[in-house]
Amino acid sequence: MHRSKTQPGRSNNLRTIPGAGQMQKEKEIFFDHLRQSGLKRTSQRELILEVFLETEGHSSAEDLYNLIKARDPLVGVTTVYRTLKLLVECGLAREEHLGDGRTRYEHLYNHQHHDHLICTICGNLIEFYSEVIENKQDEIAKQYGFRPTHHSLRIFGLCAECDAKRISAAAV
Amino acid sequence: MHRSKTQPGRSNNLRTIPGAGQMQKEKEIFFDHLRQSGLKRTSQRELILEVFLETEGHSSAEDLYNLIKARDPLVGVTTVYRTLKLLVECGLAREEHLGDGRTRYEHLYNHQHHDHLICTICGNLIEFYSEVIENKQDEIAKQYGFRPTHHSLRIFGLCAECDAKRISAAAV
DNA sequence: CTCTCTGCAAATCTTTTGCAGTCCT
DNA sequence: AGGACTGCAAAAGATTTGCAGAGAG
Repeated sequence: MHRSKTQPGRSNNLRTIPGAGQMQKEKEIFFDHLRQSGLKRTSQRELILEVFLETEGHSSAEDLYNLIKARDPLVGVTTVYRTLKLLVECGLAREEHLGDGRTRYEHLYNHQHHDHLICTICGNLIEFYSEVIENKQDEIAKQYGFRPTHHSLRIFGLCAECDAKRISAAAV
Repeated sequence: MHRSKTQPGRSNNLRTIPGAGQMQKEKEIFFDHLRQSGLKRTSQRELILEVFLETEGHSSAEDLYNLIKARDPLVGVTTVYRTLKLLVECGLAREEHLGDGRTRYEHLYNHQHHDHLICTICGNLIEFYSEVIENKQDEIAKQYGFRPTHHSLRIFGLCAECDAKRISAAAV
């Protein structure tokens, strides 16, 4: 499986992290949300946000938990789940179900909305965005007097690599 | 064989059934699939297919299990789950996840493909179909050398009724 | 007869919840 | 100080699996 997964220790890759200023902005949003909700700012919550921001997105709670444990072994899964819900609440993350049982978390702040092509063999993900589809969706919702809040479009099938393998395997 | 309590004739429900000829066709497909897979034709499997065909679709395994139990209390959940998988395999049903935890089963044979508007308040479902979106999806898949097998487009939000209620509630 | 089925109970797997101690503010 | 937070263990909810007896072909 070639799921591009973020490694726990990749200090040499730090430059791929969305810039300290950016992360600062997202922390502000998070902490503002906490304050406005009468919730408290804790080191666990901050760490979980940091780790989430450092991933490519598409990470499951378990993936994130493992990354977090590597940084602070005392943080519990429960807190990860609870904090991810908070990130969704304040618009920093969105949940997506990609086919296996678990919920994936994607970046939402300053990241363009996108949909997914999902390879059912290797699990590989391709993101895409189509103005045409987005517009058509709004149009359809309007037709039904429906007020859309969000949507999820997933196209399942075989990615180019797996498709090629399947063909060459059949030729044997 | 546990037929004991189930009556052979279910006359009072017959009018809601999609036409005997149609159901016959679907049974043929199912039994052919069983034969070709070296599996056996059992009364439970037949009953589960019948009940599935009599629903509107969008039923969960649990919903179907309850309907089935009403016709034959001896059938177990396990068999329902296993049989639904078979129906998916042979192309009579498709699985869809509509937001709550459970898997829903929709008719696939002789039913036009469609996508869903899902009300996050009342759970109401609206089916729609858009040629434009379907075509655009194929086009996008092709761009990425991706061979699509199926897709799922769900638009979440408030249906007209729930939206109206929310507005009037806010006005108080 | 043999190999598949079935239903039960137990097991999985992911996510949630009850609780008692701990930490922000 | 006081309510919010945390981590653990247990619970929950949906689906799957091991197994021994029953059934289809």
